[in-house]
Amino acid sequence: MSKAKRLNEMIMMVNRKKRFTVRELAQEFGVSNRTILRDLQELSEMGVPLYSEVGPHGGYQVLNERILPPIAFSEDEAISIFFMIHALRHYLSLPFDIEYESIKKKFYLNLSGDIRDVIDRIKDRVDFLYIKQQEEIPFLRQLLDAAIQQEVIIICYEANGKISYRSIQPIGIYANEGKWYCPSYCFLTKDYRVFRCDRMKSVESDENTIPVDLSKINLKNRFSILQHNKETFELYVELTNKGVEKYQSVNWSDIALNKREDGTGYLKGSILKHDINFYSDYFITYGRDAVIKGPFELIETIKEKLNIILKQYN
Amino acid sequence: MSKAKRLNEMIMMVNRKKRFTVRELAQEFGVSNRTILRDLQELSEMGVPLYSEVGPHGGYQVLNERILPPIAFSEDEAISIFFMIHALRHYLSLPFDIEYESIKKKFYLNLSGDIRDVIDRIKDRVDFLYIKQQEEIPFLRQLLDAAIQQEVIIICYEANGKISYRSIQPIGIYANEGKWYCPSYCFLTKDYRVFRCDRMKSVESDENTIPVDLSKINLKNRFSILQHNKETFELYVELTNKGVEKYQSVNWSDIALNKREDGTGYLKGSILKHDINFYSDYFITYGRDAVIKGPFELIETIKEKLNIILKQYN
DNA sequence: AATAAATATGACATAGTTTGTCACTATTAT
DNA sequence: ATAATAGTGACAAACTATGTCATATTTATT
Repeated sequence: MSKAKRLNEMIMMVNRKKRFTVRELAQEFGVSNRTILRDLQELSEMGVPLYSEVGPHGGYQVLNERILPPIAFSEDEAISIFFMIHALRHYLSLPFDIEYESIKKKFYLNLSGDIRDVIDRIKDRVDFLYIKQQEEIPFLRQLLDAAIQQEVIIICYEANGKISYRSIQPIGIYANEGKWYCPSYCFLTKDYRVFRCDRMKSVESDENTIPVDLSKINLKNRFSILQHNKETFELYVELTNKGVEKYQSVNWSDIALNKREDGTGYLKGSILKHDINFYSDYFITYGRDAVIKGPFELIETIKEKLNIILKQYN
Repeated sequence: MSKAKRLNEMIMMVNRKKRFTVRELAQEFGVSNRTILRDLQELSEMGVPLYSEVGPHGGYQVLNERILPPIAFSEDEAISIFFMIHALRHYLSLPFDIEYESIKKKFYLNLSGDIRDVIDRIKDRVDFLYIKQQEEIPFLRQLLDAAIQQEVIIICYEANGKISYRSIQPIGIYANEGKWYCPSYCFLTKDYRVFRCDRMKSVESDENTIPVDLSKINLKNRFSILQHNKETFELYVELTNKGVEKYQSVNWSDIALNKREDGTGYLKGSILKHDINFYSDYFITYGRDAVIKGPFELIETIKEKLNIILKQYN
């Protein structure tokens, strides 16, 4: 095997192993210790963050960093990745421990000069607006880990001014409109609930509660599996052209849009009783572009809300 | 210079030059033609997409692909980039010519096996929800290019059921809530306007109109530069705790939020007369969590809209 | 204090690779 | 036809990589 290939494979191998001795590598590659030592020095010079300890139980270690092998991206692909990283800068918190600026810089600096010029020219001409996240959420990683490992945690949760402690078992986490949510099994209410991560004041691991079996449930399938035997209403909404256009941008899975020839349309589907409040707020934003035909309860809630607002101005 | 280093530099150089002859490279690197030929063959085998043409004016060319040099990312950084690419899959259209799946796959396949395992475990447990884009927009790249090059274009634009042709000079493009917008100087109305890209039916270059000087204006500074001498109103809105929380997620630059000790607050700022419609819709979504104190016109618009909706149900 | 397990470095002969040169072929625009 | 370009093969010379051996250094364990 040529030196170049060996070095390449060595990068992968040390990335994978994280901890190894010179002798191990020498045996695996079938070369002498001396050669491995020389190779490791070259890798160091190439920027692989190696560090070594002498003595028994010593050996080499790779620090946290990983070297990606060279990847062939097209010009547009490289630029897109740069802007994707840039676009997500508004997420103050992510369940990963990263610094946007450092990622962006690394990527930018590794592109060749002329592509950097292209990026510089585009930078002030394209933007992705997002709703800003208001505060940092320190527990995201803990919640994600609990979801992956199927562990139970105790959270201190603040809702409607009341603080409660409850044991929950997270299914996953998701971000929507600048907020992070954590759908979970709640041992207090013995039911599935969605918690807002920014309302959690503390997260501790709960050793005493035995996890329930959620291994088949994840973010994608949780609706179909969990929404049995809950009280639902039949929804029926008439939409104008504008209303149709507006609904298309959300297009929820249990509310079907039916379009007519002339561009108008109507919605049919089932909604949970529990969510009446949400849907009333939502359809108010349609103004005259949505007319609720049913359920009766939804219409009443909307009328009530509108009257309350109107009263503010009389 | 060692062969390995030369090959590395050669990757950069051919990425940058795109087009070159054997002789050029031989001179630049100070080696013989024969060596360069052998090197280029190796680059080919390494995956650099080279192709050559013989004869006068022939030479080598690199196809669209670019080889990134190996980059050191930390484990969390590599995972984050993967999920960033994943998160933006909802953008049906981008001003770049890319295939998400192919980018994602390339990136994924170049990570080492154990990190792929981490991604696989996380994949069903984290999600980013976005408003879906309804349709593909074929003109984004053209609009972006016009903004960069300061060129005038003729668009066929559909608004309120009417179709108009107008010459515009784009300042840039931005995405918001699943839609793309193009703020531009409009030669028809002789004013700055924001166009929705999905309402453009065609985009042609306009050779006859002389561009105006927008070189100092870009997406970030356009508000402060362009909003002189327009008719504005003074806005004053009282907010409940919930209202404060809600406003924080948008926090527009010309409407200031003032918080009180008890968590409530109020908004002060100026709004364009032209935007009354937008703000009335917006503050209706606050329900009882926002009470408009002024301007009078905004209050009247809101009352009117609410009454129209209420009338639908009586 | 001794030992063993590890890294670290230098010198040198040998094995292996890379390079330049030269002679030649093939293709294509002018 | 001619000139400019890529492409191939053979071989000696120049250079690089490797293994071996000797030796130093550090450190956990006994």
